[in-house]
Amino acid sequence: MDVSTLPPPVTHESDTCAVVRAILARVGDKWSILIVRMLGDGSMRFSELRRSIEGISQRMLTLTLRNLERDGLVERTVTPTTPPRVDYELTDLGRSLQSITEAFGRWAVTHRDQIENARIRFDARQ
Amino acid sequence: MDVSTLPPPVTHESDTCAVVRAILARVGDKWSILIVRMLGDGSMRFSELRRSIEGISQRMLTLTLRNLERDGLVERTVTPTTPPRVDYELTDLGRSLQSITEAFGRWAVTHRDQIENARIRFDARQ
DNA sequence: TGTGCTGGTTACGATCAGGAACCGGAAGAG
DNA sequence: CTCTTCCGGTTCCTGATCGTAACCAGCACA
Repeated sequence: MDVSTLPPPVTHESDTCAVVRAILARVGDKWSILIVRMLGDGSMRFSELRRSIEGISQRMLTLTLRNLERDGLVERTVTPTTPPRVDYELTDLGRSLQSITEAFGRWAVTHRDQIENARIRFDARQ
Repeated sequence: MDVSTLPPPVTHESDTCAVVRAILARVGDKWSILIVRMLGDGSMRFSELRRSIEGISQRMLTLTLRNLERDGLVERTVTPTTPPRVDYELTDLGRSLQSITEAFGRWAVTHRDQIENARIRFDARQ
């Protein structure tokens, strides 16, 4: 996710479809929503995030945080101590997304069994 | 040094984390949310969907619909006429996701300018 | 002297999303 | 009887994205 190779800016057509697509391209990747959810409880250090998001690699955490920062959803604060300390927290814009990620998390937990069962049934039918 | 001294505590957070990741892997792709939003207004034919979701290829529409069907979010109905007619509509499970996709759509439309501006500012800073 | 923690970056390979083009059947158009 | 169109879907191939592993600099601690 090199910043210089990111997709082109959103056009100014008022097509909801296109807007949703553009935002999804930013926030619909593998880790963004998870990070936003994590930061919902308050600011966190880099390594704290790394430990609490199971399975994320250092590289992907860096890249995803950089993108979220670029999009104004997350703020990065460096404290030049030794060892250095870098904190990330949601901006107002990031917090405005929280209710959605919360809702999504609740939906996921509530319906995961139904999805799992549907998948098993579908695969059995083939 | 003994490395095994820090067992990753299986908290409620990390559980939710795994579930969210699993559901995101299904529904967080480029087109699923858009299709669910489209079908929110009622059942639609394949080609109807293709025309109304700007930019989707036939292949991705087929694949995404197949996955949504597999996960029990969408129901597929074939009417063997000539030309064949295939209708797709949301299941109850699919409809339960609607409020979230609606909210996401609204959020995307409302905040896209803020994201766009943040991105421009960030890029200018580099 | 060397090992660990901090927050990264770089190199590289595998995987998989996604677009272009194609398919086969039927019904018009001419 | 060809030529095109519409239908839903599939095959092929490229290039973006993700992940692993290694490396970096600065400082503390032993």
